[in-house]
Amino acid sequence: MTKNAVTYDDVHIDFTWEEWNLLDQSKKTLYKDVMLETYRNLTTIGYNWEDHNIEEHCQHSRKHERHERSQTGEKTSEYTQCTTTFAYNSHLQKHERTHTREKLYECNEFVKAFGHHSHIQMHRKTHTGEKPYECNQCGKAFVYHSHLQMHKRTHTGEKPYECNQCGKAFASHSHLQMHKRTHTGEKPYECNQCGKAFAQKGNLQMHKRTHTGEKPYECIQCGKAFASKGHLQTHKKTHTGEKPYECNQCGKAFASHNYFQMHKRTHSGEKPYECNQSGKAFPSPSYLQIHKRTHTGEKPYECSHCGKAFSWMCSLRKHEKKSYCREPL
DNA sequence: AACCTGTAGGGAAAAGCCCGGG
DNA sequence: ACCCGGGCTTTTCCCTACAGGT
Repeated sequence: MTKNAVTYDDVHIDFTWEEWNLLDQSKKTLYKDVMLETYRNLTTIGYNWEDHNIEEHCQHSRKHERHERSQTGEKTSEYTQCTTTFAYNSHLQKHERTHTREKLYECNEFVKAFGHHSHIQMHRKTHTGEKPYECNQCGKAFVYHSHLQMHKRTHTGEKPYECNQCGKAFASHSHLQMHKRTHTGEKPYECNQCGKAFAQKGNLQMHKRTHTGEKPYECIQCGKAFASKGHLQTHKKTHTGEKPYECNQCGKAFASHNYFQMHKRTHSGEKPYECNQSGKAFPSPSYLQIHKRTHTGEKPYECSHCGKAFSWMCSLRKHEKKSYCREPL
């Protein structure tokens, strides 16, 4: 693979004189380490260096003109996408990466990279496993105290953000904002194939799979594929025989939470779905839908040989099994 | 024909958590 | 070094469709 030549300026981070002086010796050493690491990593994967003496650059001597600009607060660089202004081109470049998603600082594994040098230390903790803030209830540990605080709300049930329309509360502000769309009907994510709109981006992404036929989750036992991980997990239970939902009245167990809810109604006698024609009630909307065919006369199942229609799939199957029906339509 | 049991799939909403900006 | 808010991913739950058995 041919690599373009790179220069020190392509990869280094620019500090003001004041910024550099604010760094203690350990941070200056860290900066130097990171720069050398980047240099070695790029060299390892085949980049050539147009300039040399990276080590010397890393000693970080500052130019007088930069110092002067930091004194006056003069801002000379503007980014055209969001009009934020910056005192230095280097700050502009750093900001631009948040738009372009360019990730300049790569860690040793070349797996994860960063737009901000200040987050390298945080990322390093993910490799060293350093997570000083541990949840005393579940043992889960976090890099930052604030992350632990947020996690703790999953145990305490603390939900400080309340919807002023329905009173429902949420653990985070962003979740409340999302919830509010259920009241406003705001659906900013529209499918460009069928025009259907969704309140959440992830739900649109999932919907798009119904057009593309993409089914990334495959069962390793039978090869059957699913569009969502959750549906694969439910399917897997048909192989393992896992039935986590047990009825405490009859002891019968079920793989699906959905069906378990329905089963419980056979004990309670609850039949919330009522036919408005006959008044007959059913424990699930599925049953009701099929029952309604007895009134409408709807016969959606048609024999591909003789064209005869049936209300019930099983009636069609029985019909097709009979040897006398072999004439094409 | 009608009902019951069970699985699969689409979608809405919420939960968990990561990341960028400050 | 840390907090906050936005947003991405994952999970949960509901509804519908349908297959197969009684």
